[in-house]
Amino acid sequence: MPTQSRKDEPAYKRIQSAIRQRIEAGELKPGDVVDSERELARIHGVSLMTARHALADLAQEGIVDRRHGAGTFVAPPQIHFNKLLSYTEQMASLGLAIHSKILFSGIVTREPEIAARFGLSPTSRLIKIERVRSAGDEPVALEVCYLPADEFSALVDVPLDRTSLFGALERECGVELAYADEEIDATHSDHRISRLLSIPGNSPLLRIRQLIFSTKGRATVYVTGLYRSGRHTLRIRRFR
Amino acid sequence: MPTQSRKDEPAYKRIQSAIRQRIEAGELKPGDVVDSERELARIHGVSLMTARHALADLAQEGIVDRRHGAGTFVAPPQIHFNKLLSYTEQMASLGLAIHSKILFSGIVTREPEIAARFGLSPTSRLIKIERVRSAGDEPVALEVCYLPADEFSALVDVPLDRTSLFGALERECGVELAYADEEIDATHSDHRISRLLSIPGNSPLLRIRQLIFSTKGRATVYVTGLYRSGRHTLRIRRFR
DNA sequence: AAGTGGTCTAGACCACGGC
DNA sequence: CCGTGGTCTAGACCACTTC
Repeated sequence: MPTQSRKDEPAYKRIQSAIRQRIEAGELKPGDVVDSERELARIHGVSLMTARHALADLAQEGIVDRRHGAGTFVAPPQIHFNKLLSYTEQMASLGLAIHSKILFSGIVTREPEIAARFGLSPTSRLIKIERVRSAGDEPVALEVCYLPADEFSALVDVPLDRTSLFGALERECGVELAYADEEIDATHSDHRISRLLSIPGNSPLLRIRQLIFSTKGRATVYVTGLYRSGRHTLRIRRFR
Repeated sequence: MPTQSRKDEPAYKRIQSAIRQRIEAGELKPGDVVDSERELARIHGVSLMTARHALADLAQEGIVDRRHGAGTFVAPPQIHFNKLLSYTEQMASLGLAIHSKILFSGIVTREPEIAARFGLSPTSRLIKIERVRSAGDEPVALEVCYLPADEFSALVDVPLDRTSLFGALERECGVELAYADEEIDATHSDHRISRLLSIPGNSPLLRIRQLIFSTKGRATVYVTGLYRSGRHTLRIRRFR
């Protein structure tokens, strides 16, 4: 008897897919009982250890909860904290109509401090995009983002007032974003920013500087954002 | 032959402990090879599956890296992001001498909005502690924290200018803190705060409001902090 | 080729939960 | 009580890395 099926996908993964599908299809809802190890072993014609592997793995991922002596149950949907979202995604999740006005879009070569964040030489060519972000009718933020020009030349021609930068990066350049390190502090507006955001001079602003890394661990985008106070509060979760 | 040793600790956990100890003792350093499944099975007198369980579990925790065909290696030390730290811990990690001045410490009963955050009735008794936090000689923050008075009456007598609140909670009350949900925005100082923090009027401030939960999922402490800009930048990591 | 982790079998006994 | 997950055995073959 073959120890493994001819398919190159391992048995335990096939079992996991089957369970995942039933959950995604709505056939199994949070709290519902999932087939036990023994049932899965019988149904899929595998040994107990294999069925167990499938379930233990899913439990580790948080897809199911296992309770000794009771059974395996569909876990409540996962809530992601500290999730990296584009401005577009954030506003969409709040159900707000958004709009961006591009103030500048082009190549700059004399931003040594920014270049250093990418680990590039001081006079490297960088794409710079400066945008006023609005939600509803109100301007809420001024965002400036930089990318290494040599890697992402494809982006210069993309109309960023219509499409999301995150989306364009993943679509046009095949870059998948993984995480961002952010520095957050408070500052105040100067004349230019007050005018752009339609706020009084010397208003408090939330400043967020983020360096976004790709799945390959490469620094890919640097963004500084100035957000109107009162219109924007950051929510995060910290763990002990 | 007994399928399990007489000890109530499972074999795979004993193997894990042995490996952990060797790492903590410095006998194994990051990058070093860990005993293979077969070696562990032989050494500890268990089957391959059990040795495997021990290693797979450690890999899941990020203690070791496993590379197919190559071996199991000690992983580089884990870096915690978005870690919940007390003010005391934060400053200690920066190597700064700290000091706190207590402005108020006592019981309040008319803070319905705070009480609501704990899921308590509007006139519940709350411990309130208001402190100016300094690093070096400079005041950097005004912090106000609240706790349900009935649960934490033991804390009223603790000298919080000398000991950390986190520490006192865990020591005196047996409460273990798990995570905090934070809201961060920008605001500006009024006369009182400017005086307390020795800053000009109308200076930008970073405001952090955190609701801290215990390991049992119970809202335990509510803290609002106002931080001088320039002296305090928040660092977090977000994930896609 | 030798050694490693990855998958898998066909059973076993134990500890726990709910009826 | 029965069914559940938790631990464990003593092997097996495969896929991969290193030499």
